[in-house]
Amino acid sequence: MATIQEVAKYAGVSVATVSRVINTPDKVKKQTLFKVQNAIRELNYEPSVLGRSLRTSRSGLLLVLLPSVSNPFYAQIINGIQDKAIASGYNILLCETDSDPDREVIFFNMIKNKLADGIISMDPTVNKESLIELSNKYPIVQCSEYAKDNTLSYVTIDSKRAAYQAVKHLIKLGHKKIGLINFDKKFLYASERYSGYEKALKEFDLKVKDEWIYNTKYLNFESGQQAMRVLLNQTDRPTAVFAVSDVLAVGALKELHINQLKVPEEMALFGFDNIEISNVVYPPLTTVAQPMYDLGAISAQMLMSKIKGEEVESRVLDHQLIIRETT
Amino acid sequence: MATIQEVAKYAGVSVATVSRVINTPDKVKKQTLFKVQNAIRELNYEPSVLGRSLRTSRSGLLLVLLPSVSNPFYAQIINGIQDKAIASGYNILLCETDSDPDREVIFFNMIKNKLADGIISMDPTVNKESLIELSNKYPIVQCSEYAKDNTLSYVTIDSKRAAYQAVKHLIKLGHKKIGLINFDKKFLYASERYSGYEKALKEFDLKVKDEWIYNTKYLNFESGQQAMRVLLNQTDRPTAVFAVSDVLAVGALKELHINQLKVPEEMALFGFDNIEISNVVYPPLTTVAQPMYDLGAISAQMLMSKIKGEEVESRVLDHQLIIRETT
DNA sequence: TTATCAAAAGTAATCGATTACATTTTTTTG
DNA sequence: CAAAAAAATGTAATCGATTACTTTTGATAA
Repeated sequence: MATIQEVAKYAGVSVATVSRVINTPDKVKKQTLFKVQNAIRELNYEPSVLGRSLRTSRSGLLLVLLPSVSNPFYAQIINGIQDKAIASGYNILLCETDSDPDREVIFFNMIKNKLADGIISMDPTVNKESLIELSNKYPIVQCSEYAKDNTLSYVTIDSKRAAYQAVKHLIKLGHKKIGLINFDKKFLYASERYSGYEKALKEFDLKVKDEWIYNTKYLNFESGQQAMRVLLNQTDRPTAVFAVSDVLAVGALKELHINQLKVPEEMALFGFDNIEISNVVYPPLTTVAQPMYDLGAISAQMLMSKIKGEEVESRVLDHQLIIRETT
Repeated sequence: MATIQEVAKYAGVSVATVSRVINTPDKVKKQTLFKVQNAIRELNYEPSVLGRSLRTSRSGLLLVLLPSVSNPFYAQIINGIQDKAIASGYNILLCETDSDPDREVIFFNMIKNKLADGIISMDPTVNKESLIELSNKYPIVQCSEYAKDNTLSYVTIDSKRAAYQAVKHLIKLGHKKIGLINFDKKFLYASERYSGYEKALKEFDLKVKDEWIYNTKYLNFESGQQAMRVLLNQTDRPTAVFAVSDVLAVGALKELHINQLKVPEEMALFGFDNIEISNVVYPPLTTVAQPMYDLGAISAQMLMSKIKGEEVESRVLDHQLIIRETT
């Protein structure tokens, strides 16, 4: 790669002039402009992001932290982020953290080092204090997962209410024995969806039986399947199950197929997220639709506002129950 | 963030000494070492990646270019890459390109600018010449998708042979009318799998009917479903379909459910990739297993060897037919 | 005590850009 | 046409690190 000095030499001007041609072309005489642009073309020059951002503290890069790329839930959020970011001249870099705080630190350092201009985090909040501290100095927006604090910005949905509505829907259908397939409670959504589940049951005087609740360790089909297997093995088994994620629900559905149970007649199933696959499995899964694209798009816009130094307000977006054929 | 100068001042030494404490601690006197380390701790100092890589041309970052994060196929490859990269002190950044050459250029520039040390590309090769040129200057490894050239490195499978075997399997089961759901031919795997399909049919004197071949525009469930819809609408419809990707196959399977066709009795279906979901749908999908984790892991190791300046040799890994219940 | 030499620390150039300020060139104006 | 003002360009400091080279310190030996 040619450097700015080489271009300057080739064009017979100073580096400052070359820099001006790139950043403020109207400040240089047409004749010079042409000469320099020609040199740039000839030498195939591209400004070094490294040199530039060392000086300007601007990289044009946004970091997106996510626990795992394998969950299709994130794919659509990323689309939303990407569209808005690109439209504003930013590029995004996806950082898979496996929800490991050590790995997260590496990416946090990228923003401290000005390698990135802002962060959208979908990671669970392990250490609220350090997140607040970081957020005071650098533009950070939480998406989907969040820690509530008036200095922290987030875009999310009301998980508790959504879960409450889902379980209430099952109750209205006549179910009295409702199981729960949940995920690691370090994720806020997991504990909130639990609360919603609990609230609905209590409201209708149904008991919350520990045996009907299974917390998975991983978020994949396999875990959902295993959870359903455990639930089915009870002597007094539930007649309906609410899974806090479609991925788990789809796994659970597979176990129902294996056991040749009719869905929803012998076992009803309610998922969460409305990922693409929920409508492809058979029978199509009843679920809670999160506005994933908007979650991403709004996070991105919020982040870019923050980068500009504007004040932003956290948002709780609407969800929607999608009643299909598993209930 | 504190800078190296601040640490130097605080510790009462020169910046060079601070740098030595970080990079070659055995070259500084114990007493000084302690003093500086203390200053580093007190000021919470972390070296700036920006300043450092401007000087050393080393960032510790690997770029992974992929067309789209929503295809679960990539998720497992990424796991393989990530494990090996982390083990060697590298971090990876995922770059979604939407197979758009303009977007790709942005990420290629990151390596030219020394923001990254190497690239693993899973993008289709749009411009072979410029890829070769880039690859001569910078460490680049192609994974899964590739352009064949002795200066370019790749890790992949033999798509043509795999497709050939899959279709042959269908033929052995007695199928004479075999359809193909393919993807955009700009992807090498799409055209190779087509060749394999063609070869198998010709070998058994079966005709290749254009009406039985559908090329989808996108790689998602919806497209697979639509493809199957078109195939089913023929007066003389195929009795078996080979889809070049599980994502398409799963979409196709949904259409079969809608039309209440028995699988595999009334329509057999063969997928490709063995992504997690292929074993979760009902009935479980017969497919070709790619060694995705290994594809990623080997690509990463190959890339890191290249970065060290070592010679590497391209690899073609083994695939495997996974016969489940849709054939 | 002093010469010799290794170890430790410092000085300053460098990577590739941007930009405040200084200087030169061009245009405007009385 | 000279002076003033505006426009164009150049000079050099700067961002935050590394490192070749130089200088200082201190240990060892004669």
